[in-house]
Amino acid sequence: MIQSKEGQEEFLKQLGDYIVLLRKQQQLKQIDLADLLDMDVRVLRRIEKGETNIQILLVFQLAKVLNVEPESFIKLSKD
Amino acid sequence: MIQSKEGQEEFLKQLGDYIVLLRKQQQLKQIDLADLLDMDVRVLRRIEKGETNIQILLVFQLAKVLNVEPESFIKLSKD
DNA sequence: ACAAAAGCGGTCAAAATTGTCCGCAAGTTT
DNA sequence: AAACTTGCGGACAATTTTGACCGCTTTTGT
Repeated sequence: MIQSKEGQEEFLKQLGDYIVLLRKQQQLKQIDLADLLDMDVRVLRRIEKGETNIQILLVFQLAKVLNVEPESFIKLSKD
Repeated sequence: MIQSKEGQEEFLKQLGDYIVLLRKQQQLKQIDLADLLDMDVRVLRRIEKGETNIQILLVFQLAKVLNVEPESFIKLSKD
């Protein structure tokens, strides 16, 4: 096994929480951010809840729209 | 649009090339790396070719097995 | 030249993410 | 209380990734 499944699920949760934080800092509603990403709001909700193992290109899109470096998402895996 | 589709495809190619480089540095065959990742070798080949938009947890697995920081994969998006 | 090893890719099925419908719950405003 | 806003999630289809079969090319070694 590469890594515990729990640790992986935990990362997705932290990623979701971080996205929520950034979104609120920019005073965006879920629907606003979803529109910026040209994505359905239902998908964004699942990501914010840490329910989906998102694809890497989507990480870049999120970072760009939320005005953070993509690395900042990755660094979440270290606490 | 968030980013050009070409730029995104280009990143996946660079990511694949980087994985090939790291794999060869460690003198691993495709099948060896695939086994370490508990993944079918066909999937690894598609990744090395930049043909798939891999999921983020897989990025962590690759980084761990190849002994690099996950950020090093992300930084590829900046040349 | 021959054999073995390594890489390659078509094809199909399984599993996951993403896209889109719908209505419901909680909180705010008037 | 009623209307409105925001967030939530079930359900299903569409798309993509992942998993596993197969044989074919290229490279390496003898």
